[in-house]
Amino acid sequence: MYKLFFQHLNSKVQLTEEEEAHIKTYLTLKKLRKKQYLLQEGDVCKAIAFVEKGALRAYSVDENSNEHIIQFGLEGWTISDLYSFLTGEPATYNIDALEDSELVLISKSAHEELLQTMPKYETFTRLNITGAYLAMQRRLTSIISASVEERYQDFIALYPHIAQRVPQHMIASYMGLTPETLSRIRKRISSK
Amino acid sequence: MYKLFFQHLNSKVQLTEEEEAHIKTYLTLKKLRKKQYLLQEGDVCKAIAFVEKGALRAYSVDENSNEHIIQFGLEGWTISDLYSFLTGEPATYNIDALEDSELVLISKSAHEELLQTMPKYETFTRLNITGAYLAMQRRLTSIISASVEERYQDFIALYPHIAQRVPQHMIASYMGLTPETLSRIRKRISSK
DNA sequence: CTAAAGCATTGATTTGGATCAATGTTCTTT
DNA sequence: AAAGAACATTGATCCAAATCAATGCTTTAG
Repeated sequence: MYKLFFQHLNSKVQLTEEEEAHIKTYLTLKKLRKKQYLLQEGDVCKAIAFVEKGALRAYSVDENSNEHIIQFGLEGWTISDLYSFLTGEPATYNIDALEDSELVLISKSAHEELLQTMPKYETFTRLNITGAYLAMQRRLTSIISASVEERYQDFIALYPHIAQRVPQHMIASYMGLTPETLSRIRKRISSK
Repeated sequence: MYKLFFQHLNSKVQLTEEEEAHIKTYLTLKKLRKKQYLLQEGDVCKAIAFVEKGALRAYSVDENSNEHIIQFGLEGWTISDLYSFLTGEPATYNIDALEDSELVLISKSAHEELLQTMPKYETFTRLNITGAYLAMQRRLTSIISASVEERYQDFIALYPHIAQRVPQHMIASYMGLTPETLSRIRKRISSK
Protein backbone atom coordinates (compact mmCIF):
# COMPACT_ATOMS: atom_id res chain seq x y z
CA MET A 1 0.00 0.00 0.00
CA TYR A 2 1.13 3.56 -0.83
CA LYS A 3 4.19 1.92 -2.29
CA LEU A 4 4.06 3.50 -5.71
CA PHE A 5 3.05 6.84 -4.27
CA PHE A 6 6.12 7.07 -2.06
CA GLN A 7 8.31 5.74 -4.79
CA HIS A 8 7.20 8.68 -6.90
CA LEU A 9 7.54 11.13 -4.10
CA ASN A 10 11.05 9.92 -3.29
CA SER A 11 12.13 10.05 -6.89
CA LYS A 12 11.45 13.78 -6.86
CA VAL A 13 12.26 14.79 -3.28
CA GLN A 14 14.27 12.53 -1.03
CA LEU A 15 12.32 11.85 2.19
CA THR A 16 13.38 10.50 5.57
CA GLU A 17 11.42 7.68 7.23
CA GLU A 18 9.87 10.19 9.61
CA GLU A 19 8.77 12.43 6.81
CA GLU A 20 7.18 9.51 5.03
CA ALA A 21 5.36 8.49 8.17
CA HIS A 22 4.21 12.04 8.67
CA ILE A 23 2.81 12.35 5.18
CA LYS A 24 1.14 8.99 5.52
CA THR A 25 -1.09 10.33 8.27
CA TYR A 26 -2.61 12.70 5.74
CA LEU A 27 -3.43 10.10 3.12
CA THR A 28 -6.37 7.80 2.67
CA LEU A 29 -6.84 4.78 0.48
CA LYS A 30 -9.75 4.13 -1.78
CA LYS A 31 -10.61 1.16 -3.92
CA LEU A 32 -12.82 1.59 -6.90
CA ARG A 33 -14.53 -1.12 -8.91
CA LYS A 34 -14.63 -0.85 -12.68
CA LYS A 35 -17.23 1.69 -13.82
CA GLN A 36 -17.53 3.32 -10.40
CA TYR A 37 -17.30 7.08 -10.23
CA LEU A 38 -14.61 8.88 -8.33
CA LEU A 39 -16.19 12.19 -9.20
CA GLN A 40 -19.35 13.29 -10.95
CA GLU A 41 -19.92 16.51 -12.80
CA GLY A 42 -21.57 19.02 -10.50
CA ASP A 43 -20.04 17.67 -7.31
CA VAL A 44 -17.07 19.39 -5.80
CA CYS A 45 -13.78 17.58 -6.25
CA LYS A 46 -12.72 16.84 -2.67
CA ALA A 47 -9.45 15.06 -3.29
CA ILE A 48 -6.58 14.54 -5.64
CA ALA A 49 -6.18 10.88 -6.51
CA PHE A 50 -2.88 9.18 -7.10
CA VAL A 51 -3.36 5.91 -9.00
CA GLU A 52 -1.58 3.04 -7.23
CA LYS A 53 -3.19 0.41 -9.39
CA GLY A 54 -5.72 0.32 -12.18
CA ALA A 55 -6.88 2.89 -14.68
CA LEU A 56 -9.29 5.82 -14.66
CA ARG A 57 -10.45 8.46 -17.04
CA ALA A 58 -11.62 12.04 -16.68
CA TYR A 59 -14.18 13.15 -19.25
CA SER A 60 -16.68 15.84 -19.97
CA VAL A 61 -20.09 15.43 -21.52
CA ASP A 62 -21.32 17.97 -24.05
CA GLU A 63 -24.86 19.12 -24.83
CA ASN A 64 -25.36 16.25 -27.31
CA SER A 65 -24.25 13.90 -24.53
CA ASN A 66 -21.06 13.00 -26.30
CA GLU A 67 -18.25 12.06 -23.96
CA HIS A 68 -14.87 13.68 -24.40
CA ILE A 69 -11.96 12.16 -22.57
CA ILE A 70 -9.74 14.82 -21.05
CA GLN A 71 -7.21 12.58 -19.41
CA PHE A 72 -6.36 9.00 -18.61
CA GLY A 73 -4.92 8.08 -15.22
CA LEU A 74 -2.91 4.90 -14.99
CA GLU A 75 -0.52 3.70 -12.31
CA GLY A 76 1.73 6.48 -11.16
CA TRP A 77 -0.46 9.26 -12.47
CA THR A 78 -2.55 11.77 -10.60
CA ILE A 79 -6.11 12.48 -11.55
CA SER A 80 -8.64 15.06 -10.39
CA ASP A 81 -10.69 18.00 -11.54
CA LEU A 82 -8.01 20.38 -10.38
CA TYR A 83 -10.02 23.52 -10.99
CA SER A 84 -12.85 22.26 -8.85
CA PHE A 85 -10.42 21.00 -6.22
CA LEU A 86 -8.65 24.33 -5.91
CA THR A 87 -11.63 26.65 -6.15
CA GLY A 88 -14.41 24.60 -4.60
CA GLU A 89 -16.55 25.17 -7.69
CA PRO A 90 -18.66 22.27 -8.99
CA ALA A 91 -16.68 19.89 -11.17
CA THR A 92 -17.11 20.01 -14.92
CA TYR A 93 -15.56 16.60 -15.40
CA ASN A 94 -16.56 13.08 -14.49
CA ILE A 95 -13.95 10.65 -13.34
CA ASP A 96 -14.56 6.92 -13.31
CA ALA A 97 -12.64 3.67 -13.18
CA LEU A 98 -11.86 1.75 -16.36
CA GLU A 99 -10.60 -1.17 -14.27
CA ASP A 100 -10.72 -2.09 -10.60
CA SER A 101 -8.37 0.46 -9.10
CA GLU A 102 -6.59 1.51 -5.94
CA LEU A 103 -6.11 5.16 -5.19
CA VAL A 104 -4.22 7.27 -2.71
CA LEU A 105 -6.35 10.28 -1.87
CA ILE A 106 -5.14 13.64 -0.69
CA SER A 107 -7.94 15.81 0.62
CA LYS A 108 -8.03 19.55 0.26
CA SER A 109 -7.15 20.18 3.89
CA ALA A 110 -4.35 17.62 3.80
CA HIS A 111 -2.99 19.20 0.66
CA GLU A 112 -3.07 22.67 2.14
CA GLU A 113 -1.51 21.66 5.41
CA LEU A 114 1.26 19.73 3.71
CA LEU A 115 1.97 22.68 1.43
CA GLN A 116 2.23 24.99 4.42
CA THR A 117 4.32 22.78 6.63
CA MET A 118 6.51 20.64 4.36
CA PRO A 119 8.64 22.41 1.79
CA LYS A 120 9.38 19.07 0.17
CA TYR A 121 5.71 18.49 -0.42
CA GLU A 122 5.44 21.83 -2.11
CA THR A 123 8.40 20.97 -4.31
CA PHE A 124 6.78 17.66 -5.18
CA THR A 125 3.56 19.44 -6.06
CA ARG A 126 5.38 21.96 -8.18
CA LEU A 127 7.27 19.30 -10.10
CA ASN A 128 4.10 17.30 -10.61
CA ILE A 129 2.08 20.16 -12.01
CA THR A 130 5.00 21.19 -14.19
CA GLY A 131 5.14 17.70 -15.67
CA ALA A 132 1.40 17.73 -16.24
CA TYR A 133 1.66 21.12 -17.90
CA LEU A 134 4.38 19.98 -20.27
CA ALA A 135 2.49 16.82 -21.18
CA MET A 136 -0.63 18.81 -21.93
CA GLN A 137 1.27 21.37 -23.96
CA ARG A 138 2.68 18.61 -26.09
CA ARG A 139 -0.82 17.27 -26.64
CA LEU A 140 -2.19 20.67 -27.52
CA THR A 141 0.64 21.42 -29.92
CA SER A 142 0.08 18.18 -31.73
CA ILE A 143 -3.67 18.79 -31.99
CA ILE A 144 -3.09 22.20 -33.49
CA SER A 145 -0.31 21.36 -35.88
CA ALA A 146 -0.12 17.68 -36.77
CA SER A 147 -2.25 15.45 -38.99
CA VAL A 148 -4.57 12.97 -37.34
CA GLU A 149 -2.40 10.14 -38.53
CA GLU A 150 0.74 11.55 -36.97
CA ARG A 151 -1.12 12.30 -33.80
CA TYR A 152 -2.21 8.70 -33.47
CA GLN A 153 1.29 7.43 -34.10
CA ASP A 154 2.68 9.84 -31.55
CA PHE A 155 0.11 8.75 -29.02
CA ILE A 156 0.96 5.08 -29.49
CA ALA A 157 4.67 5.80 -29.27
CA LEU A 158 4.29 7.91 -26.15
CA TYR A 159 1.71 5.85 -24.29
CA PRO A 160 1.91 2.27 -25.55
CA HIS A 161 0.61 0.95 -22.22
CA ILE A 162 -2.54 3.04 -22.51
CA ALA A 163 -3.20 1.87 -26.04
CA GLN A 164 -3.00 -1.72 -24.84
CA ARG A 165 -5.35 -1.38 -21.90
CA VAL A 166 -8.01 1.02 -23.06
CA PRO A 167 -10.73 0.41 -25.66
CA GLN A 168 -10.07 2.01 -28.98
CA HIS A 169 -13.14 4.22 -28.98
CA MET A 170 -11.81 5.90 -25.84
CA ILE A 171 -8.57 6.70 -27.55
CA ALA A 172 -10.65 8.16 -30.36
CA SER A 173 -12.48 10.25 -27.79
CA TYR A 174 -9.20 11.38 -26.23
CA MET A 175 -8.04 12.46 -29.67
CA GLY A 176 -11.28 14.24 -30.44
CA LEU A 177 -12.25 11.77 -33.18
CA THR A 178 -15.14 9.40 -33.78
CA PRO A 179 -14.43 5.67 -33.37
CA GLU A 180 -15.09 5.13 -37.07
CA THR A 181 -12.47 7.63 -38.06
CA LEU A 182 -9.88 6.12 -35.77
CA SER A 183 -10.63 2.68 -37.12
CA ARG A 184 -10.02 3.93 -40.65
CA ILE A 185 -6.84 5.72 -39.66
CA ARG A 186 -5.51 2.50 -38.20
CA LYS A 187 -6.37 0.65 -41.35
CA ARG A 188 -4.60 3.23 -43.44
CA ILE A 189 -1.51 3.02 -41.26
CA SER A 190 -1.38 -0.77 -41.20
CA SER A 191 -1.68 -0.96 -44.99
CA LYS A 192 1.71 0.69 -45.35
CA MET B 1 10.51 49.16 -14.14
CA TYR B 2 9.70 45.70 -12.74
CA LYS B 3 6.57 47.30 -11.40
CA LEU B 4 4.06 44.89 -12.83
CA PHE B 5 6.27 41.94 -12.05
CA PHE B 6 6.42 42.72 -8.35
CA GLN B 7 2.78 43.60 -8.29
CA HIS B 8 2.08 40.08 -9.50
CA LEU B 9 4.54 38.52 -7.17
CA ASN B 10 3.11 40.36 -4.21
CA SER B 11 -0.43 39.46 -5.11
CA LYS B 12 0.51 35.80 -4.69
CA VAL B 13 3.13 35.89 -1.95
CA GLN B 14 3.55 38.91 0.26
CA LEU B 15 7.16 40.12 0.13
CA THR B 16 9.16 42.44 2.36
CA GLU B 17 11.20 45.28 0.87
CA GLU B 18 14.38 43.30 1.45
CA GLU B 19 12.99 40.27 -0.31
CA GLU B 20 11.98 42.39 -3.26
CA ALA B 21 15.41 43.91 -3.42
CA HIS B 22 17.00 40.50 -3.20
CA ILE B 23 14.95 39.11 -6.03
CA LYS B 24 15.64 42.18 -8.11
CA THR B 25 19.34 41.31 -8.19
CA TYR B 26 18.44 38.16 -10.13
CA LEU B 27 16.37 39.86 -12.79
CA THR B 28 17.31 41.55 -16.03
CA LEU B 29 15.33 43.78 -18.29
CA LYS B 30 14.99 43.42 -21.99
CA LYS B 31 13.29 45.57 -24.57
CA LEU B 32 12.12 44.08 -27.79
CA ARG B 33 11.02 45.91 -30.90
CA LYS B 34 8.01 44.66 -32.80
CA LYS B 35 8.88 41.59 -34.90
CA GLN B 36 12.10 40.89 -33.00
CA TYR B 37 12.67 37.38 -31.75
CA LEU B 38 13.00 36.52 -28.11
CA LEU B 39 13.65 32.89 -29.00
CA GLN B 40 14.11 30.96 -32.20
CA GLU B 41 13.37 27.32 -32.77
CA GLY B 42 16.53 25.31 -32.32
CA ASP B 43 18.12 27.63 -29.79
CA VAL B 44 17.96 26.77 -26.12
CA CYS B 45 15.49 28.84 -24.12
CA LYS B 46 17.74 30.60 -21.61
CA ALA B 47 15.17 32.61 -19.71
CA ILE B 48 11.57 32.89 -18.68
CA ALA B 49 10.12 36.21 -19.74
CA PHE B 50 7.55 38.14 -17.78
CA VAL B 51 5.79 40.71 -19.95
CA GLU B 52 5.84 44.15 -18.35
CA LYS B 53 4.59 45.89 -21.44
CA GLY B 54 3.67 44.88 -24.95
CA ALA B 55 2.64 41.61 -26.51
CA LEU B 56 4.41 38.50 -27.73
CA ARG B 57 3.49 35.18 -29.23
CA ALA B 58 4.96 31.69 -29.10
CA TYR B 59 4.42 29.63 -32.20
CA SER B 60 5.62 26.52 -33.95
CA VAL B 61 6.17 26.05 -37.66
CA ASP B 62 5.13 22.79 -39.28
CA GLU B 63 6.63 20.99 -42.29
CA ASN B 64 4.45 23.01 -44.69
CA SER B 65 5.78 26.14 -42.98
CA ASN B 66 2.43 26.99 -41.50
CA GLU B 67 2.66 28.87 -38.24
CA HIS B 68 0.66 27.67 -35.26
CA ILE B 69 0.33 30.01 -32.34
CA ILE B 70 0.74 28.18 -29.06
CA GLN B 71 0.36 31.08 -26.72
CA PHE B 72 0.02 34.83 -26.53
CA GLY B 73 1.85 36.77 -23.85
CA LEU B 74 0.47 40.16 -22.90
CA GLU B 75 1.18 42.33 -19.87
CA GLY B 76 1.29 40.28 -16.73
CA TRP B 77 1.82 36.96 -18.49
CA THR B 78 4.88 34.81 -18.60
CA ILE B 79 6.17 33.39 -21.84
CA SER B 80 8.89 30.87 -22.66
CA ASP B 81 9.52 27.48 -24.15
CA LEU B 82 9.31 25.86 -20.76
CA TYR B 83 10.38 22.43 -21.92
CA SER B 84 13.52 23.80 -23.48
CA PHE B 85 14.17 26.03 -20.47
CA LEU B 86 13.92 23.17 -18.00
CA THR B 87 15.70 20.46 -19.98
CA GLY B 88 18.21 22.47 -22.00
CA GLU B 89 16.94 20.82 -25.18
CA PRO B 90 16.61 22.97 -28.32
CA ALA B 91 13.41 24.96 -28.41
CA THR B 92 10.57 23.80 -30.65
CA TYR B 93 8.84 27.15 -30.48
CA ASN B 94 9.63 30.60 -31.75
CA ILE B 95 8.78 33.60 -29.65
CA ASP B 96 8.59 37.09 -31.10
CA ALA B 97 7.16 40.48 -30.29
CA LEU B 98 3.85 41.60 -31.75
CA GLU B 99 4.43 45.09 -30.41
CA ASP B 100 7.37 46.94 -28.88
CA SER B 101 7.70 45.21 -25.54
CA GLU B 102 9.45 45.26 -22.20
CA LEU B 103 10.33 42.04 -20.49
CA VAL B 104 11.64 40.94 -17.13
CA LEU B 105 13.93 37.99 -17.68
CA ILE B 106 14.70 35.24 -15.20
CA SER B 107 17.64 33.13 -16.29
CA LYS B 108 17.92 29.44 -15.58
CA SER B 109 20.53 29.90 -12.86
CA ALA B 110 18.54 32.72 -11.26
CA HIS B 111 15.42 30.57 -11.33
CA GLU B 112 17.18 27.62 -9.74
CA GLU B 113 18.86 29.67 -7.07
CA LEU B 114 15.67 31.45 -6.14
CA LEU B 115 13.82 28.15 -5.97
CA GLN B 116 16.47 26.75 -3.64
CA THR B 117 16.81 29.72 -1.38
CA MET B 118 13.44 31.47 -1.29
CA PRO B 119 10.40 29.41 -0.37
CA LYS B 120 8.19 32.27 -1.45
CA TYR B 121 9.63 32.17 -4.92
CA GLU B 122 8.87 28.49 -5.13
CA THR B 123 5.31 29.17 -4.04
CA PHE B 124 5.01 31.87 -6.66
CA THR B 125 6.33 29.49 -9.29
CA ARG B 126 3.94 26.77 -8.23
CA LEU B 127 0.95 29.09 -8.35
CA ASN B 128 2.00 30.42 -11.72
CA ILE B 129 2.38 27.06 -13.35
CA THR B 130 -0.87 25.92 -11.80
CA GLY B 131 -2.65 28.87 -13.35
CA ALA B 132 -1.06 28.17 -16.70
CA TYR B 133 -2.07 24.53 -16.46
CA LEU B 134 -5.68 25.39 -15.73
CA ALA B 135 -5.83 27.91 -18.57
CA MET B 136 -4.44 25.35 -20.99
CA GLN B 137 -6.79 22.66 -19.80
CA ARG B 138 -9.70 24.94 -20.43
CA ARG B 139 -8.42 25.59 -23.93
CA LEU B 140 -7.90 21.92 -24.64
CA THR B 141 -11.33 20.98 -23.34
CA SER B 142 -12.97 23.52 -25.56
CA ILE B 143 -11.02 22.35 -28.62
CA ILE B 144 -12.08 18.77 -28.02
CA SER B 145 -15.70 19.36 -27.18
CA ALA B 146 -17.06 22.65 -28.45
CA SER B 147 -18.00 23.89 -31.91
CA VAL B 148 -15.72 26.37 -33.59
CA GLU B 149 -18.33 29.06 -33.15
CA GLU B 150 -18.59 28.55 -29.42
CA ARG B 151 -14.85 28.41 -29.11
CA TYR B 152 -14.51 31.79 -30.75
CA GLN B 153 -17.16 33.32 -28.54
CA ASP B 154 -15.47 31.85 -25.47
CA PHE B 155 -12.14 33.22 -26.58
CA ILE B 156 -13.53 36.71 -27.04
CA ALA B 157 -15.30 36.58 -23.71
CA LEU B 158 -12.21 35.33 -21.88
CA TYR B 159 -9.57 37.43 -23.59
CA PRO B 160 -11.24 40.55 -24.96
CA HIS B 161 -7.98 42.51 -24.66
CA ILE B 162 -6.18 39.99 -26.88
CA ALA B 163 -8.88 40.10 -29.52
CA GLN B 164 -8.52 43.87 -29.64
CA ARG B 165 -4.78 43.99 -29.99
CA VAL B 166 -3.90 41.06 -32.16
CA PRO B 167 -4.62 40.60 -35.88
CA GLN B 168 -7.48 38.28 -36.63
CA HIS B 169 -5.42 35.78 -38.58
CA MET B 170 -3.34 35.17 -35.48
CA ILE B 171 -6.41 34.39 -33.47
CA ALA B 172 -7.35 31.98 -36.24
CA SER B 173 -3.94 30.40 -35.91
CA TYR B 174 -4.30 30.16 -32.14
CA MET B 175 -7.61 28.41 -32.68
CA GLY B 176 -6.19 26.06 -35.29
CA LEU B 177 -8.25 27.59 -38.10
CA THR B 178 -7.49 29.33 -41.36
CA PRO B 179 -8.07 33.10 -41.53
CA GLU B 180 -10.81 32.52 -44.10
CA THR B 181 -12.73 30.23 -41.81
CA LEU B 182 -12.52 32.62 -38.89
CA SER B 183 -13.72 35.45 -41.08
CA ARG B 184 -16.78 33.41 -42.06
CA ILE B 185 -17.45 32.39 -38.48
CA ARG B 186 -17.48 36.03 -37.46
CA LYS B 187 -19.85 36.87 -40.25
CA ARG B 188 -22.18 34.08 -39.19
CA ILE B 189 -22.13 35.27 -35.60
CA SER B 190 -22.72 38.92 -36.44
CA SER B 191 -25.68 38.08 -38.66
CA LYS B 192 -27.64 36.89 -35.62
C1' DC C 1 -23.88 -21.64 -21.48
C1' DT C 2 -26.46 -18.22 -23.56
C1' DA C 3 -28.30 -13.71 -24.29
C1' DA C 4 -27.21 -9.20 -24.32
C1' DA C 5 -24.24 -5.45 -24.30
C1' DG C 6 -20.22 -3.39 -25.81
C1' DC C 7 -16.95 -2.86 -29.34
C1' DA C 8 -14.60 -2.65 -34.04
C1' DT C 9 -15.10 -2.58 -38.79
C1' DT C 10 -16.86 -1.29 -43.25
C1' DG C 11 -19.84 1.25 -46.55
C1' DA C 12 -22.62 5.34 -48.27
C1' DT C 13 -23.58 10.01 -47.66
C1' DT C 14 -23.17 14.58 -45.74
C1' DT C 15 -20.80 18.47 -44.00
C1' DG C 16 -17.61 21.80 -41.98
C1' DG C 17 -13.47 23.65 -42.80
C1' DA C 18 -9.31 23.87 -46.06
C1' DT C 19 -7.61 25.41 -50.21
C1' DC C 20 -7.22 28.31 -54.21
C1' DA C 21 -8.10 32.71 -56.05
C1' DA C 22 -9.49 37.42 -56.43
C1' DT C 23 -10.70 41.97 -54.48
C1' DG C 24 -11.00 45.45 -51.21
C1' DT C 25 -9.31 47.51 -46.98
C1' DT C 26 -6.26 49.13 -43.53
C1' DC C 27 -1.99 49.75 -41.68
C1' DT C 28 3.27 51.04 -42.27
C1' DT C 29 6.95 53.23 -43.99
C1' DT C 30 9.18 56.62 -46.27
C1' DA D 1 0.80 61.90 -49.09
C1' DA D 2 1.89 57.89 -51.76
C1' DA D 3 3.30 53.15 -52.36
C1' DG D 4 3.63 48.92 -50.68
C1' DA D 5 2.78 45.44 -47.36
C1' DA D 6 -0.16 43.19 -44.38
C1' DC D 7 -4.72 41.97 -43.50
C1' DA D 8 -9.82 40.79 -44.07
C1' DT D 9 -13.44 39.39 -46.88
C1' DT D 10 -15.91 36.74 -50.29
C1' DG D 11 -16.60 33.09 -53.76
C1' DA D 12 -15.85 28.38 -55.83
C1' DT D 13 -14.20 23.94 -55.23
C1' DC D 14 -12.29 20.10 -52.71
C1' DC D 15 -11.45 16.97 -49.03
C1' DA D 16 -11.15 14.81 -44.44
C1' DA D 17 -13.83 13.55 -40.88
C1' DA D 18 -18.71 13.15 -39.11
C1' DT D 19 -22.86 10.90 -39.46
C1' DC D 20 -25.96 7.22 -40.42
C1' DA D 21 -26.39 2.42 -40.92
C1' DA D 22 -25.43 -2.41 -41.00
C1' DT D 23 -22.65 -6.55 -39.71
C1' DG D 24 -19.69 -9.43 -37.17
C1' DC D 25 -16.94 -10.08 -33.19
C1' DT D 26 -15.88 -10.19 -28.26
C1' DT D 27 -16.68 -9.54 -23.58
C1' DT D 28 -19.85 -9.63 -19.65
C1' DA D 29 -23.68 -10.85 -16.80
C1' DG D 30 -27.27 -13.78 -15.55
